[in-house]
Amino acid sequence: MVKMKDVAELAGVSSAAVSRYLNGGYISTDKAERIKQAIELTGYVRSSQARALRTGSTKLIGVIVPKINSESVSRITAGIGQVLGRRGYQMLLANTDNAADRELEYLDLFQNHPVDGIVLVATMITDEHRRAIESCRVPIVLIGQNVEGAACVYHDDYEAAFELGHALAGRVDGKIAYIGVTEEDRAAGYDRRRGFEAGLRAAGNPLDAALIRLGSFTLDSGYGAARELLSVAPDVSFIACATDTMAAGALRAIDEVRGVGEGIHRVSGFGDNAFLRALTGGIPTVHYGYLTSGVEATNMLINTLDGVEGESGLKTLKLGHQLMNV
Amino acid sequence: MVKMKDVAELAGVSSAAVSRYLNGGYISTDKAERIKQAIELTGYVRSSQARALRTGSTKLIGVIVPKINSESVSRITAGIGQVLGRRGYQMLLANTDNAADRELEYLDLFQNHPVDGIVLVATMITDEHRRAIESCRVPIVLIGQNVEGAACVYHDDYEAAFELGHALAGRVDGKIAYIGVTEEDRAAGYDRRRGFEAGLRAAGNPLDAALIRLGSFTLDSGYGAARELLSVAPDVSFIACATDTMAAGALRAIDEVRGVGEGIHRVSGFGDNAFLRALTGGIPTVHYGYLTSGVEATNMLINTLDGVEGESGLKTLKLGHQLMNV
DNA sequence: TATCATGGTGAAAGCGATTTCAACGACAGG
DNA sequence: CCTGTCGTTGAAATCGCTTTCACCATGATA
Repeated sequence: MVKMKDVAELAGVSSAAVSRYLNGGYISTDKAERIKQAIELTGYVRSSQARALRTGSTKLIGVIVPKINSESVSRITAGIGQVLGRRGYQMLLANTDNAADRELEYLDLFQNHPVDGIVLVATMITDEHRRAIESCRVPIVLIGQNVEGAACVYHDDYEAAFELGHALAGRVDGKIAYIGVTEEDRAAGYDRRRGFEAGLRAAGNPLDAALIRLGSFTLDSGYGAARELLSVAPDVSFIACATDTMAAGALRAIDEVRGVGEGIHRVSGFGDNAFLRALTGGIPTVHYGYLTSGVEATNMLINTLDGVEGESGLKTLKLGHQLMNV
Repeated sequence: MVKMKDVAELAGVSSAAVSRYLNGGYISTDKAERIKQAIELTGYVRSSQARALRTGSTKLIGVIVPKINSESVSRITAGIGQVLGRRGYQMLLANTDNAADRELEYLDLFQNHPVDGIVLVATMITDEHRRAIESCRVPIVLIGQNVEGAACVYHDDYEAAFELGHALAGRVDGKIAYIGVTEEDRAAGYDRRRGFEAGLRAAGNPLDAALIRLGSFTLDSGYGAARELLSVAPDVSFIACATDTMAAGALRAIDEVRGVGEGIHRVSGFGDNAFLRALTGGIPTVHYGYLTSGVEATNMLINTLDGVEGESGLKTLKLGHQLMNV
């Protein structure tokens, strides 16, 4: 492994000069030229480990996600990766598989360890999370939840759900049911349900609390909840879901119970899933710019890390949404 | 930042002793006890950067994927992450966005840089790739393609496609068309098309070369190719696709042209996508254990890194598949 | 002429671990 | 009593880089 000293000797300079050359310090043009050639000749590439040890910066960003194999998260991750690559950082990915404790674990691991900053794709935010985030020694940006005192990039789920509920209330005749997710997920659980309820109520068609079920983000859980709903309350005519994935499950349930094709205009979701859009022609749903949220969050983080001028640094950013097919 | 020396002083030993304690070297039980307490008291955690510099090992695995926001890849990634977490490694994720040159770039970056091993979720394998893989100074495992001389975990796309083609030939009456992907992707492009053709031929219903189109993995490309096929050859009665995602697009095209519901039994794919399964009741497709391939590849890699006894190390592993809905 | 910036430079001091090495006390065998 | 072995130990070297610091020309300024 060729090291800096070798390059320096070959170029007839000190290793300090080589380091300066690499990092843009004082260096005369002729020495710069000699160093450049020596580097090309030897194929030298500097050890990021030694550099990291010395400078304390690793050019690594820790990314914590609840589940990588989901459409929304993988799009967010794609956005994060785009920016990271463009700006000279790399992504250390931690998948918690929806276990909140593993989230904390990674938060810990990353802090004491090799990352310069953290992007947390958040689901549940407990007090413990808040504490961990606050005491984090590297900058951290949250995606998907709006947490007081932390830098966040999020969508206004309450507002979106309100609009969706309000719009649907007029078009649906008959009973509306709702399949949500755990309210520990403030945005997708609490805000969406509350917003949806408020929207329906505002339109004069309030949601019957007896027709609310809880899913777990998966297609199967949507299917199961919908089957149960349809058997308990056969007169339900519309099932709103907290995610498109669960809506797909509900769709399947309706088709099974009432015949293929019946479900299509009987469910709504969140997320504007591409498969669902193509295969059904489009259910009512909310389009979020997932990729954008990854991009924005990461830019924000790296701006503060690199000390970019004119950027106000870590802040809270609310992104817009779009109602689809209503 | 509390360092090893601090712990050593507090425990009244040398830092060498602390290091030995941490790494399981000679240490008397009473000193071990004192060190243990000192560590707990100070909350010491060792700098992985210093450790990496000294030992040359970072406990980081580079994972190169063509596109993170796709069902198959994100499942593979989930599998990789599972094993990595369990075995004390972390994942450095590089998303190439389907650009082969960025793949090589990362291969380079990772080699000279901080990873102990590499998992490459492969699409196109050029000669340059082969060279890069061969000259790689850290162990590397490929997923998804079978490349001579490299450790691979893959599915037999030819065989699967053959079986699918053979099975379909009997059930479909009328003309069969095929929407493939670039043959630079040996497995998904070349093998699947060849296998499918061979399967049809073996069943006495050969594929008409004029009814072959090329997509680009996306739903929209499947849609576009199918629309074009249907207008050029209106008598086509079945469209086989190289991926479920493109099949979803084709389905939409058929529904548009021939009316909703018509498409469902008129397309096939590869990958057994969950949405497609739920929303259509299941098109003919091939189920691959994507998560499993991530798991197997990563275990193989880490076995060699950690020198696990009784493991033969890097090798080629062919995983099974399963025909669905035929 | 004396003084001062200013652009360049290399020696050397770290960064925080691991690991070699020589040495030590204790104890067994000859 | 001497020697060898064994389990332990800490000093010190090392990993490869960055960065401070003192210092040197050189040309401008007073």
